[in-house]
Amino acid sequence: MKIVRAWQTKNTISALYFDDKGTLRLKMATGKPVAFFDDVVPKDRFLDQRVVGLEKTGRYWRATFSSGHWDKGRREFVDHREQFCREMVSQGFATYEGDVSVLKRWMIDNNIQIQRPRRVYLDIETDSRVPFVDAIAGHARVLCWALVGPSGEHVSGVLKEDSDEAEYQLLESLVHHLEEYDQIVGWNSDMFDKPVILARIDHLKVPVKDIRRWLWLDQLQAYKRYNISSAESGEDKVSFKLDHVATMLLGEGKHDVDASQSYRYWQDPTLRSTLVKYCVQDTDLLRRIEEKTGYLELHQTVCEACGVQPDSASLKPTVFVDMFMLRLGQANGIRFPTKFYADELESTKYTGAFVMQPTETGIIENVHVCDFASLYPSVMIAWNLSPDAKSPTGTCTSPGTGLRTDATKPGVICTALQALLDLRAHWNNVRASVAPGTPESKDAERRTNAYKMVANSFYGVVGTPYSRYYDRDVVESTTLNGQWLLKQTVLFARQVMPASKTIYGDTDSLFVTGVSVEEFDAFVKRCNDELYPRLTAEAGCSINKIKLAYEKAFSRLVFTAAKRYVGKYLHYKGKPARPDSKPEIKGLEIKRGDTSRLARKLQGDIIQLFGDGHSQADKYVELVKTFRDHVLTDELPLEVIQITKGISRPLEEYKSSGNAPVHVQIARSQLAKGLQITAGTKINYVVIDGSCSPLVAIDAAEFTGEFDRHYLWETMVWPPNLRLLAAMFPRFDWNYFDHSRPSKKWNPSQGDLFGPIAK
DNA sequence: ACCTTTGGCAGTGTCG
DNA sequence: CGACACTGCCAA
Repeated sequence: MKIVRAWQTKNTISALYFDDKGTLRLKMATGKPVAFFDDVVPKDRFLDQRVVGLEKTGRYWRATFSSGHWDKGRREFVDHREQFCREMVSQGFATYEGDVSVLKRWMIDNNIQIQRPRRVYLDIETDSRVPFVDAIAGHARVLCWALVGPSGEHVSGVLKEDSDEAEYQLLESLVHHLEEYDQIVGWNSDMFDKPVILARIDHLKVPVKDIRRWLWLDQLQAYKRYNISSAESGEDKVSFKLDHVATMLLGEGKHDVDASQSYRYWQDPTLRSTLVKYCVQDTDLLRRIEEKTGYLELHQTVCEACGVQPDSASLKPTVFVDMFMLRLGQANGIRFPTKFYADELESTKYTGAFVMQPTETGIIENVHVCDFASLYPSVMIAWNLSPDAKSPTGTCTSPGTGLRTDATKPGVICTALQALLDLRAHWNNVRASVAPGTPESKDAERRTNAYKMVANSFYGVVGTPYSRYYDRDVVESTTLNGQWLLKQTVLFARQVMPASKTIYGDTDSLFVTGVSVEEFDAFVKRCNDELYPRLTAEAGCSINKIKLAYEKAFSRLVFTAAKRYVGKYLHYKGKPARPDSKPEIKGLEIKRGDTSRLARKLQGDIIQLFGDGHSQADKYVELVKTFRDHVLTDELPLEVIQITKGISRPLEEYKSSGNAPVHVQIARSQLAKGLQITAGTKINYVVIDGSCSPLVAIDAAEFTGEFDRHYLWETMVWPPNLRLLAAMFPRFDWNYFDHSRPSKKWNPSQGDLFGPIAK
C-alpha cells in the first residue's frame, strides 16, 4: 500500500492515499504501542496488566501495551510501554523498538510506501503592528495569503475588514483551497506561517476536517540542508532571508512590502491590491527557487527511498536513516534497541579524521590529488563495522582501534550500506542508459544522489548518542581505519614514487607533487590493485570496497593553512582544464559568510590575478595599494562594511561571564524590540570603534554612516589577504600595508614597498 | 517531536 | 605580552 499523508491520534491512524484512478481516499487503522524482547525472556515476565498482547516472532517476543494512565499523585501521564521497558532494562533484559510510535510501526509492519504529494507554495502577510513573537503566538491578524502551484497557477485571498468575521472568512477560503493539496511549502514556514495559521484557525474556530492532513515542509530548512554541499561563495551564506536567496539564485529579489509596513498597505484602499500582488509574487519565488535548485525534489526522493513522509522532520538524518533501518530490520527479522529520550547523555567524544599540515609555502606547481571514493561507507563495509558484528573472537581486526568483528556475516549497518550503494549503482546505470537531459535521466540522477546522501549520513548517525544505532567502537574504528588507510597510502607513495612528495591530505585525500600525470595514474592503479587488497586481506576483511581515484591535478596551488587553499586546475578527472575554468577555493574568507564584503572583494581580485597566471608580486602590490586607498578614503555603503554572524543557540545559553560577543548583545536588544531571534538568525553589525576593548559596534539597521575604517582595514580586510599574499610570495615584505590608523609608531617614510626581503 | 560527526582556523575578550 | 576559553564557520 502507498500513502500520501498519514497521522496518528492516540491509537488511531488516518491515512490519505490516491487509489488506482487517482482519487484521494482516507483509510483508518488502529494500532497499539509495541515493544520487542528477546525470546529467552520467560513468558511469565509478561503477565502484567499493561501487556495486552504477546506473540513470538522470530527470535523476539512482540508485546503490545495499553496506552497508559493518568497518575493523579504525580500529575503526569504514565506511558505503559515506556514504563514496562524501563523496568525490564533495570532487570537486565534488552528491549527493542519500544519507542517507535504507533504510526511508524504501522508503516513499517505494512511496508507502506510514499506517494508524491500535490505540492503548493504558501506565503501570508500578517498585521505588522504586532511584534513577531506575538504574531507566532497567534496575536496577529492574517491580512492576506497566496498559494502558488507547481506550474505557477495561483490563488490569493485578502482580509475585507479588520474584524474576526472577515478573518474567519479569509481563513475559511484558505483552508478550502488547501484541500486541493497535500504538501504546504513555505519559507521559514515552521517558524512563522504554520504556527500563525494554526493559531488563528484555532482562535477563530475555523472549521477544518482534519488540521493534520497536510505535510508542512519548510523550504528554508531544506535549502540550508542541501545548500551546504553546493554553496560557492560567502555571499551565499550571509543571509537566508528569502529576498537574499532569491537574488542570489534568480537575480531578482522580493517585491517586498517591507514587513513592518504591511498593515499600512492593507489599510490604504489604493495599496491593498499591491500587498496581495506582492504576496503572490513572493510566493512564486519559492516555486522558482525549487525550479532552479531541485532541493525539494531531492528531498522527496530521499523520503521515498527511506519511506518517511516528505515534511520538515524528515530533513534530519536521524529521522530518515532510522526509518530506512527499521524497515530493513522488519524485512530481515532484526530488531534494534529502544531509544527513549534522555535529557542528559554522557559526553562521548571520539577521534576523527587525520588532517595533515601543508608542508609547502609559495605557489606550488603540478599538484596531483587522489581521494577515496565514499571512504567511511567503504571502510564500514570492508571491516564489517556494525554493532551486531562486534565479536571478541572475530577474525577481522580494525587497525585503528583493535576492534574485532565477525567477518562471516555482514552486520545490519553494512547490509544497509551495501543495499544503498547497490541502489545507487542501479540508478546510475539507468541514467547512463537513457537520453541525457530527459526527465527520466534527471529522475535517475536524483535517485543516484539521494542514495549517496543517505549512505553518507550513516556515519554521522552511528556517531551520535541520540541515535539508536550509536556505537562508539564502530564509529571510531571507521575514522581511525580511515586514518590508517590514508597514512598507508602516503607510505606506499613514498615507496612507489621516490621522487614524489606528499604535501597535504585531509580525511580522504592526498596532494602529491614531484611526479607526472602518468606516474600518478599508475600509482593510483597500484593502490587499488595491490595495496588495498593486501591491507584488507591482512586485516581479515572478507570484502574490499576501498577504492582510490585520481580526482584532479592543480597546475598552481597555494595554501594559507590546513583546510585553506586556492588552486588552478591542470585537469579534473582527466579532462584538461579550460583556460577560463574557475580556481578551486577552500576555506578562505571569500567562502565565508562572516567576513565583510570588502574583504571578500579584495580576495576575489587577488584570486582573479592568480587565476590569470600572474606570478609577480608587483601586480598584486598595485591592487592592494588601490584597494587600501578605497577602504580608507572612499564613501562605502553599509552592505560592504557590515559583518554578519549567526546566533547558534537560545540567547540565554550563552556564557554569562564577562561581555557577550557583540552579535549576541545586538541579538538581545533586537529580541527586546520584538524581533524573532532563534538558532540560525543572522545578525548584521557595524564596528564603530575597534581600537578599544570591548570594541564598539551597532546594529546595522541603525547605521548612520559612522564606522571605523581602520578597524575595517587592519582587522577585517588586510589580515586574510596578507595571509594569502604571504603564502603566495613568502619572500616579499607585505608589512607596509599592515597599519592604517595614525600612530606615532607608524612612519610612512620607513615603509619601502619593494624593500628588504622578509625572513 | 526530542539533535549527523570531528578537525581546524581565526577573531574577541579575559586573566595573570 | 601570551595563554586560554568562547564563538562561528568551514573542510571532510
